[in-house]
Amino acid sequence: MRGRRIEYLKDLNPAQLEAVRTLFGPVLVIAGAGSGKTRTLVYRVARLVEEGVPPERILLLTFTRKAAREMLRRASLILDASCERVAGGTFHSLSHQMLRRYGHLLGYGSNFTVLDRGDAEDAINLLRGALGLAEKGRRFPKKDTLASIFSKSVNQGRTLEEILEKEYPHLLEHLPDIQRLFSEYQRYKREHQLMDYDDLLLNWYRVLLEHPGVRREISREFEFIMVDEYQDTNHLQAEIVRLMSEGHGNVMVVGDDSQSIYAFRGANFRNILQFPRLFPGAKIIKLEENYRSTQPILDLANAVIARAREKYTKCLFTRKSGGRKPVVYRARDEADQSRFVAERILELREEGIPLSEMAVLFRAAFHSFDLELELAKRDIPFVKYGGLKLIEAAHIKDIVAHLRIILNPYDLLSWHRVLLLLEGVGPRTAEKIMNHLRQSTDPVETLARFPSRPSFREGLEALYRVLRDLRDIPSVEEKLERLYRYYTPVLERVYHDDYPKRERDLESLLTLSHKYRDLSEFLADLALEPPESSVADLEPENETEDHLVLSTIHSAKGLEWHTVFVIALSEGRFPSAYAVSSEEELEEERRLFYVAVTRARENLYLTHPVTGYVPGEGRVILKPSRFLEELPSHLYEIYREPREEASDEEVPEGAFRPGDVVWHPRFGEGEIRDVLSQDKVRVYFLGHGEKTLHLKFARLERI
DNA sequence: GTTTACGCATCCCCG
DNA sequence: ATGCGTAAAC
Repeated sequence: MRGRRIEYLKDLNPAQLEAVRTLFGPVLVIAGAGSGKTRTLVYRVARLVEEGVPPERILLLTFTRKAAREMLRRASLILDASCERVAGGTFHSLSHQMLRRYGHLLGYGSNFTVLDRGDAEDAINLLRGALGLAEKGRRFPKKDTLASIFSKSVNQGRTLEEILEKEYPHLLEHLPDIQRLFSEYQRYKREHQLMDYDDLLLNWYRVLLEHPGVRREISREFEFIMVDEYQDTNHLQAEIVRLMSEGHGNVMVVGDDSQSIYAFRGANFRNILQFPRLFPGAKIIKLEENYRSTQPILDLANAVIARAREKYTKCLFTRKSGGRKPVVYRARDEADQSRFVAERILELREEGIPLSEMAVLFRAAFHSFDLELELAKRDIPFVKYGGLKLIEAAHIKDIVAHLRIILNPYDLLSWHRVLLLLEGVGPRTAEKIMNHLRQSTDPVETLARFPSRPSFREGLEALYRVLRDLRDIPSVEEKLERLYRYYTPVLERVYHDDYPKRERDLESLLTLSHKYRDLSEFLADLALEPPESSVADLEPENETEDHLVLSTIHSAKGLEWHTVFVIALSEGRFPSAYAVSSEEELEEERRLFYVAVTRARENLYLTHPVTGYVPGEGRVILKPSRFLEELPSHLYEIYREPREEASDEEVPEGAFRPGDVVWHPRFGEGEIRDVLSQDKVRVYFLGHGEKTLHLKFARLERI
């Protein structure tokens, strides 16, 4: 018996209701930003359970595991706790789980190691050197480029040649070597029981494809499949869904093509449009009513996406009336931008808006560096999402490498890392040692018998002792404590400049390990669900404190706040300088901007600094983002400082003000620094420095 | 022959 | 702040 009845009619609009009530067959839900997409999924989970479907027969695939947990928590609030038993996670975590169960069908043991992006790059780099492709003067692509090429090839199901032709034509001359390196990389991973993120998807797909029996089992295990954020899935993931649901076809996917922002990772928003072809007879439901933002914010959002080259389907509307127009602020520089944001935040807090209802969003993690200093200075607490992860820090990778060896003693990648930490051991010696290890039946024991030179004998013996001990310690936490006793002196020697800071990260890792009883689970989670690097994020006492959110736009997907600031809206920052070469990339930047502005419920601030530092070029003039320039001016208002407003009337119409960007026939682009008198201004020009100009003579134009 | 120290460029988004 | 290439030191 259920505690309460769900009032579907009261809680849902007709389109949402239809999605919730359609339980069988394939369904595509096109859900605009803020249209109650999550609500719809939550109610549908509850509905299925209410109808008597056992929760563990339902599979909810989301973009992050946190999102899945949150949805299931909400479902359990409207129905009952059994909803928590629904299977939920990301494609990668599901594939990982399934490969632990079925990987033997492809010749994998159950203790394979999951490589994160950094590990994959390290492996590629190692092989790149081994194949003699690293010699200088060859201009062979670097490991991160290679990793991207390989990953796209796997995720999009296209050959390396196709990827190179389309996206890296300048590397086509290296095609044979890249192909050789790729197959070498695949062989290496298989030989050492390693899987990177792409292998997780690819291998699970292969199991499904090659084993009809597994497909039948899976279709029985998961009778209903739901996929959130479908616009950010790729071809391989779509195929996985198709094969998993072959026995029943009960698949609901939810997405918004306008919010597709992961093409750089191989996602393809056309997946949404191809869904009806992949799943014949699919019902299509559109959610177009927005419950989140005020009309002025929606008007701006609609204007942003109206300029998209390929757009489908929907136009958002709201019944919310009133609301302030979005505000644009042109800052003199980053410091001015930070000051502006901090001041508005303090004002809003005075008005009673909690900090947790405000967020600052940006394109790239480093765009908020200056703001972070300003917030710290003013004692405004914040949490930052996106950017460097704990797991990406060198010292954390060191620890993880030791633990991986315990689990998979043939993980030579980890051995390499661990051996290089020994004093007196460099690449050559490490390689010699590894040659012994790879032929051994028990690499750890072999280590004890390696004929070491006196220079590193002691280190090698200490390493042997710690690895031997670690194997016998059952608890994850105690393993870490033993390992730290060994590693702390190493840390102090290798990172002598800043080891105290790094020691705090080790503490965080220890805290994280508390909830794990199984080492392999702990390591897999570290790779599949990397925790944020911020120490504050991990400390329980900070969880209750009211704090502001700083986030990359990618990490802000699916979230909303009362007030949103989008900063660094300058050309080269947003759109990113890396993304302006092709129209497709630019379109993705535009969708990213759309995602950013649709996070706001009541207030939206858009700021752009007119000068900034560019590495290698120093301080330069930054043009406002084309996404701002394209906006019809009636959709926003320009922010004016109150004191400037007072002096406004004395300044003649069209007069220059500090911060104006101008054009001079000889000096080019410049920025007004000071208005000295009615016809005399001081201007900073790129490459020419500061000049004082008489307006009677100089032909300055505002740009 | 190897390791290590140091200076230099580079730095977007992510499971 | 990390990752590289080169030069000095063991």
